[in-house]
Amino acid sequence: MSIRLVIADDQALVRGALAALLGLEPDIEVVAELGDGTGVAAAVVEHSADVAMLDVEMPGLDGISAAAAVRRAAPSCRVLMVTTFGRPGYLKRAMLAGASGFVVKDTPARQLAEAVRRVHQGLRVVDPVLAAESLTAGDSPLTEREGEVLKAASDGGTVADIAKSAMLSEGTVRNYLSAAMAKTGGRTRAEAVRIAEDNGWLL
Amino acid sequence: MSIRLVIADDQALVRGALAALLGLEPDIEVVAELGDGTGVAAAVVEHSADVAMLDVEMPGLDGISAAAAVRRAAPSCRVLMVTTFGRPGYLKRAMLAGASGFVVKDTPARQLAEAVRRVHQGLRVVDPVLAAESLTAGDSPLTEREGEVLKAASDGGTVADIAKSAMLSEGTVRNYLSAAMAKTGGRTRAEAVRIAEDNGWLL
DNA sequence: GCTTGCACGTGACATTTGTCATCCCTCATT
DNA sequence: AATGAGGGATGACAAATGTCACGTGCAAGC
Repeated sequence: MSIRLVIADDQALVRGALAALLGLEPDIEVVAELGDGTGVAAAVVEHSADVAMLDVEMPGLDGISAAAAVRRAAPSCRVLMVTTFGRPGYLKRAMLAGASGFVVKDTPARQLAEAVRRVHQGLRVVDPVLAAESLTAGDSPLTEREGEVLKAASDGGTVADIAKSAMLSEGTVRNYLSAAMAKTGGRTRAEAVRIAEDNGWLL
Repeated sequence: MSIRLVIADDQALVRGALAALLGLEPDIEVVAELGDGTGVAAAVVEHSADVAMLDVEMPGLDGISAAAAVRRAAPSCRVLMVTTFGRPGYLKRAMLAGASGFVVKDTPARQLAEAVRRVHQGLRVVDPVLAAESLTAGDSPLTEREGEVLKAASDGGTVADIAKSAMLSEGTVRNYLSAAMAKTGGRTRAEAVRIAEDNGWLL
């Protein structure tokens, strides 16, 4: 019996390519394709899927939250995360959210299919390059609030905006931003945002 | 005789998908695949390609510069730009750089193949959605220097950094940033950067 | 029980930004 | 010849930002 696979990726071309390539495998059947994370858990339940292949960066519900939702809604369904490169910070968080595997998008199709089979068998699959990066780059040095504030700062709003959206005093916001800048090594708020984004510390 | 096609896109999976899908067409032959813009012109010449399919956003040489390079090196080779959505600002610049067509990545494979054929025949192909967006969003309101300065600001450096990299006085940099913020409608430098990036005014 | 780390806050302070007015120079248009 | 737009610059000023010191309370760990 073939592996029932759900694919979610916001880029239609990538999604289509994944579906086409993996659909060619005799033991894999693509039962649903989604463009964002919101409907993934429902789709998994509806089609009683065995494996969900999720992009990390998606509009609406992000891949990691979607992974958690899938695990809650259908504990028997394994989750395989795919991402575009780098961003080692996502790895650990994805694993904590219940993902069984984590691979980068530009691995050859054969290996992607193999990864799907592995997670379906209950094994864990982690791209070795990504794992190494994850070890050297390590976890996010930011505390939860620091991360929240930095994320709120990432679209370019003022301290007042951030304070309102995070329900904090402006002074506190400035303190957190200052701490985030110190920990990331950025000399400005924008630089700190960029560094944190590049390392997958923001999501 | 089949159309000789060169494909350049930094995402391996997309590149592979494009090559696979278009390679299936009987009248199209994919003669080279590149991961960045630097070698495109050389590859076009080497394989005497008829059409080059270029992503706009690539590391190294960007798609628009690569398009110009191709036109210079092989005037008989048509250029078809592909992009990920939105960013209407790129359209006009791509056309000025000598591109014959501009389509978004998530158009169906059939239409992509058709677009390749059309540009090969010397016709122009422009995604209608993109064209409409381009008309409403219009050109970049930024002057050349304003764009340069904003681009230099886009990685989060201080005014002093920007001034050094652009060989301008700090006051002038602040003036340009101020003008850019006024024209984009951003309330901070970072917001202006974001808006300009979203509209494809920076590249 | 004591220390440590984090969340949250205040207030003061030096710097950095963003804004504006006002120059100069050049080049294209009229 | 005059006008206007853009590139470049200066200086002054208000507002925002970044830094620090110093508080409080709470929870976890030794």
